[in-house]
Parts: sequence; C-alpha cells; structure tokens
Amino acid sequence: MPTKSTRVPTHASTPVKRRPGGRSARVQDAVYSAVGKLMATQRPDQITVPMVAELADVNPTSVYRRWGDIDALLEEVAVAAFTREDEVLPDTGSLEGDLREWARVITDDIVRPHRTRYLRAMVNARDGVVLDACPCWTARREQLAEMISRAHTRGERTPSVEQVLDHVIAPLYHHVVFALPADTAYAERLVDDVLSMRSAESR
Amino acid sequence: MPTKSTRVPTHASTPVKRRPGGRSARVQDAVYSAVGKLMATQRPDQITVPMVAELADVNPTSVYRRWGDIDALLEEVAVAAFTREDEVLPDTGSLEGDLREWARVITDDIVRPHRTRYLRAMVNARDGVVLDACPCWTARREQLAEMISRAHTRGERTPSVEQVLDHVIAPLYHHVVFALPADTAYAERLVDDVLSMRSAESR
DNA sequence: CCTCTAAAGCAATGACCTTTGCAATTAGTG
DNA sequence: CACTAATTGCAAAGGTCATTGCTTTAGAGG
Repeated sequence: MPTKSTRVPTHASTPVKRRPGGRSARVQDAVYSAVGKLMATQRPDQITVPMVAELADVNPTSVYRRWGDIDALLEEVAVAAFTREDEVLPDTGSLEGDLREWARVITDDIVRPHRTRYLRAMVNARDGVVLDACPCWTARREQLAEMISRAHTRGERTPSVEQVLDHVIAPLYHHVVFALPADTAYAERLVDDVLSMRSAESR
Repeated sequence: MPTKSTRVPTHASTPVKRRPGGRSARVQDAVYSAVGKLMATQRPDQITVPMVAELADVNPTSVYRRWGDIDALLEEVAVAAFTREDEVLPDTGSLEGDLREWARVITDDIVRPHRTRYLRAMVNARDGVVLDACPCWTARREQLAEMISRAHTRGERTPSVEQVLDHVIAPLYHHVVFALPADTAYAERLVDDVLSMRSAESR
C-alpha cells in the first residue's frame, strides 16, 4: 500500500507536494503524456504501468511509488483532461442558439476515440461508490448556469440547469459510452426536446 | 487466437453448437453462475479466468478454450443477464402510470451493485466500435412501443419511443454507470419531464 | 558552494495469468 | 452396444506484472 506523504510543508504558501521541482515535474509530464498517447489506441483496462513507463522513458517503480496503481493514474489523468477550462461559452443571443452550439462542441469533443476512452476509464474507476458530484459535471453545471442566467435576464422562459443536464448531457454521454451513434444532429434533437418541456419552476 | 468452430451441422434444425449435451451444459451453467457470483463483489476488469474457473470448479483451460478470454465471457454473460424477458409490462390505464411504474422497476433493477457492474462491463467491451443497436436496448424499445401503442389506442397524446429512451432510460443508465445518485424519485422526475415535452410528431 | 533528503533508478524476487501438448472423459451416431 | 470425435482435465513452460531493498541522482535551503 503506497503511504501518501501527509507531512505539512514549512510554509503554507508552498503547495502540497514536497518537491515539485524540475525533475518531478518532468516525470509527471512525461507520464501524463504517455497515458494520453496510449489512450489514443488502447483500451483503458489493458493499459499497464510498464507500458506507460516505457513510453514515458521512466522506471516503472517510479510510477508505482507515485500513483500506487494504474487505476489511480488513469483517474487522475482523466479528470485533468476533463477539467481544463479552455472552452469559451457560446453567446448567440438566445438560449436555443447557445445550447445548440454548446451541445455541438461537447459532442464533437467526446466522440473522439481517446475522449471516449477517458470517459469509460472514469466509469470503471467508480465501483462501490456513489458520488454526489463529479468534477467534469460541475464544470458543465457552471457553464449551464451562466447561459441560463443570461437567458433569464433577457426575459426568456428556460428549463432548469438539472433538466438540461438530464436531457441533453446525460443522453449524449450515455450514447457515447455505450457505443451508440451520436452526432451533432442527435445533440440538436436533444436540445429541441428540452426546450419544448414545461419549465421546472412551473411544476 | 481461439478458432471458433464454423463447421456446418448436418441438420439445419440442430443448433450451432456441435455438442450441447449434458456435460457442456453443466460446465456452462457453472461458469455463468460463477461469473454472477463474482460480479456481486468484484469489479469486472479484475475478474480473471482462473477466478471464475475455481469458483465454477472447472479447469481454467476449458474456459480459455470455449470463450477465448475473460472479456468475451463477461460480455456473453452480461447480455444474457439483460435480455431475460421475465418482466411483466405495467398496464395501469394511462401512459403516465405505465411509464412511472416501468421506470421504477428498471431503476430498482440497475442500482443493484452487480447489475451496475454488468452495465460497466458492457461499456468496457465496446471499444472502437459503434453499434446501431444494443441487445439490452432493443428489449426496452419493444416494451416502450407496446405501452405507447396502447396509449395511442386510448387516444392519448404521447412522446415517441426515441424520446422516452433518450430522456428516461439514457439519463437513468447514465447516472448509474457514472455513480451519480439515482432513485425512484429521480426516475419519476424524468417521466414527468418527458411527458411535458411537445410530442415528436408535432415537430 | 555544500549539505540534506525527496524522488528516481536498478535489480532481484515472487505471484499470477496464459498458452500448449497430451491423456482422459463423454456425448452423439449407426 | 460400439465407435468417433468433441470437450474437458492435467501439467509444464513462458511471459508479464507488481513488490521491495538498496543505490544513485538532483532539487531546495543554508
């Protein structure tokens, strides 16, 4: 069992890691990059520590010592990949336009093979637990809240954040992870459906 | 590589298997049962052939010879588990009542740990392919078609089969496989939402 | 520039999985 | 009932993965 270092650093300003200097950072980057490359072609559950270690030109022992096992590493890389906030929110002037564009971007993102594998890796890691929140959904939730808030100030009648998550995001991700066909047209159909629903507050 | 027998049987009436007699059937039952028991406690991707072989009191070699690898075996057992047609369709007199009851039964089914693991196993097996149809969804689709057809004969305005699949089934399965909370109340909310949508044919 | 120690590398070890050849069992068939 | 072949059991061998003790490297602070 890998005993994670929990010693408190001298200054509160220094990050949790005790020695984030050049070499450790280089190793971590190399390992992350190797995982990303393997994800492009390999199924998550057949990626092994020696595989990523060789591709990263790092000793397997280092990977075992820092991450414990392959699952922890994959999970870490997966959430890192999905929490990057480099997306710009669409602002078309109407909620319908915003949602269509937003759903289109998300769809084009997650249908790419390596993104699909990240999703499936996250599915695998969740065993025996029920999470109230998931890092990659909180980002979506915030984006949605922003777009819906804007629509409200324009006086539009809108569905709730939860309704859009349940009826646009969930079906999209569902189709992708279960290998069912998913494309932009499907995403737009979902947006049409959710916009035709009676809004939540009138329930 | 396991060379699957492709020899044509003498009579077209005889099934594909060449020797489905007592012993083979017993072995298959034991293996299926062992997989089911392991699924109750183990993650799919850490179930190994020797594990199921020992629990089934069967030689590992037999499993390798018949199924090739653990993935093929798990996939086979999973689809077998999800295509059992022992469910009775609800018939409450209204589509709303039918859907609520139907969604409730499905929810109670898939939140059980071993059922969740079967779903995740199916997710894993789907790599690099996009399927037009999935065996466990065709069953749902047929059940839905029946209920909606009955509602139509009663003169009810109904959503389409696809809409119910996308907005009730998909979010439910999504929540379950991603370890997000899912219960009967959630399922009923989804049913309410889909029933408040503008129906598909009026689009 | 020097010291200290966290982190990485190395090598040996053990455990487990998978394959393969051969013998034994047993289900179909005449 | 006897015959044939499909299927299983057995055992050995090869390969990969994961762990562990020790050594070496190189940040970080004085």
